[in-house]
Amino acid sequence: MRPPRANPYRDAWCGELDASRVDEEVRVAGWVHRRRDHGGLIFIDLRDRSGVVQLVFHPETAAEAHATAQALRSEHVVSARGTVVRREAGNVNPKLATGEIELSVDSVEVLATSETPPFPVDEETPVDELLRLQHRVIDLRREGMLRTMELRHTITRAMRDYLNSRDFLDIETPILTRSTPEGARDFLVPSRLSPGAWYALPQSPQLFKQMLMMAGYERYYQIARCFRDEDLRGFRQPEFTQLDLEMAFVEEEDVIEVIEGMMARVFEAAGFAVQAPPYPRMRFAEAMLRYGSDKPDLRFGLEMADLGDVFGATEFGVFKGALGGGGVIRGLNAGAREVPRRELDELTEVAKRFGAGGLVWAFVQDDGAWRSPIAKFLSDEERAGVVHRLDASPGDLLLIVADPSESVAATSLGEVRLELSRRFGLVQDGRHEILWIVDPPMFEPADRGWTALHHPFTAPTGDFADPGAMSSRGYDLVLDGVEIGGGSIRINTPEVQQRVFDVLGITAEEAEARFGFLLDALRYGAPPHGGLALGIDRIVAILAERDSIRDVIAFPKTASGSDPLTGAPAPVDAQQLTQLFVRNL
RNA sequence: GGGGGCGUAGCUCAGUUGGUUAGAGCGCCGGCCUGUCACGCCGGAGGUCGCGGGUUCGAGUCCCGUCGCUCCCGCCA
Repeated sequence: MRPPRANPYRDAWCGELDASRVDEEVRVAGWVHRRRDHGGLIFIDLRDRSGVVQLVFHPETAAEAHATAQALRSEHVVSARGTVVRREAGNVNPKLATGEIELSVDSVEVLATSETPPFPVDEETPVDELLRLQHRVIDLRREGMLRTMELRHTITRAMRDYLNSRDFLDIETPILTRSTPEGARDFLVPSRLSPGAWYALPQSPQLFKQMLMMAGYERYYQIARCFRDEDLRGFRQPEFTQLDLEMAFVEEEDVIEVIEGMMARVFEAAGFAVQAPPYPRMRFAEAMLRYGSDKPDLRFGLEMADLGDVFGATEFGVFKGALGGGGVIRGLNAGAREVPRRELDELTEVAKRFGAGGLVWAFVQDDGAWRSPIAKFLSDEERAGVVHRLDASPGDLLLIVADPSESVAATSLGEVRLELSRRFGLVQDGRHEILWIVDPPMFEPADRGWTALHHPFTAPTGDFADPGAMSSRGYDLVLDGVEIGGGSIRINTPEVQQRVFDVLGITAEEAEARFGFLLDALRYGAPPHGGLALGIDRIVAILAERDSIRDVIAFPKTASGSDPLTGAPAPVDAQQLTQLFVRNL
């Protein structure tokens, strides 16, 4: 960092003073981090964005400054002038980056005082998150938050630098736009000039970036705020940030190549060790079969296998019922682990939480017999078949889920797999795994008819006569079991677009009413195009090793969608509502 | 919409089977202290036990309701 020139408050940064500056007279400015008053000598740790330096106040040589220092308290803001002094050998503080030197202060000016902060500006003290958000200004002073915000900037800068160098244009799209009720609930904004009509905040710039491609802008990106009025989670906020990009005259390989090149830069800039491109790709169906997830965590094994054929003729009612209902039986080998009954029950609860009727457990014993509640219902051949399929040895714990729904069986056992990794610490420190999930289904069954797995503008492949068997030209990027981005090649003809709407049960009239502007653009020469959106908050959270994206957003919202800092959302004046033609309940 | 956890001093927490005046550490205030760096020593102040109601001779503790925070399911094309 470069100190400001001819600045009235400082000409050096606290954290950058070192032995090369000894004997120089400098001015520093910042916040009182800590005060150690020895009656005679007073030490002040002064903090600015760059770090901390120790100020020393000598009563004999700088009586006035020393007197001022006596009144300094935590978080007072001061500007101090003094001489950089090398510390004697015994006084060096190896824990401090500037610990070789200190500033012997000649004069100090108090720029602002501070009330006693509600919590200390340090990393040691655990602080309730609500209190942190209420006093976010103080929370943001803490080094961990500062470093995280710096990391966030490092990441977005690397993204921008890379895309700028590859001829992308950064173009802004509207925040006040039209509700196109399809996916998530919209945030709505009433219009004063059009009484009774509403804007919606964008869930993503999807349609606008497609229209930019149709307009011939070829390569677009934007670090875009997106809004979805759904319930929150640790990795979900009502407003969040995506790197949104789109390219014309491309197919899957072109988009993937750009993203891989960019992510390699991001990981390098962040000092994050993940494999170099090209990233592995896994078909959606394979991910569901082997890992029970469309965002598999490959940092550990415990792969699943299908056991349906093993139990093709089973007499065990639960398995028979699942297979008879068109469902599946999936199992995994948890390895040789002593898992007490109580924990097996807890694993069963995990499976049930995700829809499974239960979880079958079995310990393989030395004689090949099973210790399992269902052992007596299975034939020798069935047990041998499972042992063979799961490559099991005596002592191994086998876990099996059967369900009439393939996705329930897969995902519930997949969640058990993740729970096992948490309980047994199966992820090695510092290990990271990134991959693409490709060839996803285009449609999935809904209450009535079909819904689009990704979104209805994704280009489909396959036969419209059998929507359930169609794939889409989509690709998701998965890092350590978290979906960090997704995209697709888009539909670029009105005919195909309408056929997708047909499957979704959207008539031409409805489509015209909702998406007429997009369909219109499609009729005037839309190039083949595709793109992707990356979740910036999630990427930063993973790279910063934070459990919640609240920790990587400067001013986030709580789980109930409120902002304890500003009090938003808050009531407004009756007059404001009147102007907007909105009535309060 | 549903389920779990939490709420006690400025902060982080303890508080037994319902029983005297609700405690600790840190912080804060005062005093002492010239090489500390999470300075040290001595002393002090500081409480609507989230809020409301109930049971009881008596409630931080039990019950009901409510508010807030949090995690999970649903939801999130």
